[in-house]
Amino acid sequence: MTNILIADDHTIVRLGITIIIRDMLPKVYIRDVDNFDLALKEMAKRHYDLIILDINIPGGDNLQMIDVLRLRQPKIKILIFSAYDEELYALRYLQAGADGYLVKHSSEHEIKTALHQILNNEKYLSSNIRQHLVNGNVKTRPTGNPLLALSNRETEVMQLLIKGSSVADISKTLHLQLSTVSTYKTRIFAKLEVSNIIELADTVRMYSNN
Amino acid sequence: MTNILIADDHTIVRLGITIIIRDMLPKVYIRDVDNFDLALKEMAKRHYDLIILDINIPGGDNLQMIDVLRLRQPKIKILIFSAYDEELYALRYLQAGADGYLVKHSSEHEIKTALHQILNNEKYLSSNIRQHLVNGNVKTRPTGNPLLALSNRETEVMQLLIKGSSVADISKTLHLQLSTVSTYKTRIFAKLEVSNIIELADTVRMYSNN
DNA sequence: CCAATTTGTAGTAATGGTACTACAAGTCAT
DNA sequence: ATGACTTGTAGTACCATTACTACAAATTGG
Repeated sequence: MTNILIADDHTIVRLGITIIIRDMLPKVYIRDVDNFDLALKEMAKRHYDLIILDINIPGGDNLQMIDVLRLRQPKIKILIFSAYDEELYALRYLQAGADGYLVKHSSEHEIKTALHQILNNEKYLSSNIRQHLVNGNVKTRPTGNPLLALSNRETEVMQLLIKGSSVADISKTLHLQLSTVSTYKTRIFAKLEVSNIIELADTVRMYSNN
Repeated sequence: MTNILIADDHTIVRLGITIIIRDMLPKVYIRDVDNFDLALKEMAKRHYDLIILDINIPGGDNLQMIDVLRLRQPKIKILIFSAYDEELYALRYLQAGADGYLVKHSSEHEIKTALHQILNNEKYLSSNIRQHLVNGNVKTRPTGNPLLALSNRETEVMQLLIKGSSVADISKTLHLQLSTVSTYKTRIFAKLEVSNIIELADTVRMYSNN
């Protein structure tokens, strides 16, 4: 018997996923919850084969969730289901140990493919992401936290940036030329693959324990 | 015969809504689209009684959508279906002419109530919003949520800003001059007493449950 | 209902930020 | 120990954003 847990705060989404699963696999046991704590409680009660997890789930937020889940049930399959751009986040979640990353506008067919593959012990990658990997657009980086790729000076600048400092502020604080700070900023954006301060802040939040 | 159009970019959400409607009203005609232009094209082909509209739909620029829709089909009922905090946005949409505002985490029962009321020519207000109206909370600006001090257009710009859009991006999205967007940005910063995007994002996060 | 304020819109000059380039010193793997 | 990146630093020309100004229409307070 297959047990599936759906964790998403939108009722409609839980309903939609439930329908899709029932349509593919009429006999599975499905439970759905609308926040991360309930997901953990549910996992304490019963073994699950798969959890479908919205990365925006209240009480969860960010990559840490994956470790938390695996700590409870090491063999659970984790399918991330997100409204966020996969190019930005998919690899991070996969590297953190997720089994697949699906965007919410995926077609029904795509969703079924993902579920199918994951339940058959394969990883799921959208063709888009596979393409990226093939093109080497994403250097198969030595796993883990991209924040670690920042040099010391870059890290200092990054910290000021996510506190809202301007390039000019930073240049005064660190006694550097504007152009120097600007270079760091460019390098930080490149290393973390972000293109604006909001994404930078999100990414840093995602990789730092709070 | 009742015709219903669902405009939402998440396949799952369209599917979920479809299921709910079919369950209530087995005989209605339902069409679903994933962006605003397609919604308009669809409306050119056929008369619709109701459109269920995600405010984040690609190609739509927020409040204006309502007028655009009404221009095509003056009698269409408009139900806004949004992931955003209703306290912040519901009234703006209702005042702009929507017939109801539903948040995406509403229960299936609540969704059915909304659909039912609207199809029966009533407006739909969540009990939460009704409460607000009764308490006259709407006008009393000074205390309370500073986000409510933003005008409609300012709110649209604010939302794009906290998603990481640049002034230039926003000017394209909303079809405004750069200088206009810039003026809005300045006014938003002043009203919320922030001085950079990070503070803006923090403030907005702090005052919305979303 | 009239005056004051807010809102929606935009131009223009000035300021701030980025892209691209550069280079010496440091580190690393072979 | 040598060639290949990385790091720390900066100049400059160009692109993006802001400050300030403006004004008509809508809204609001009294």
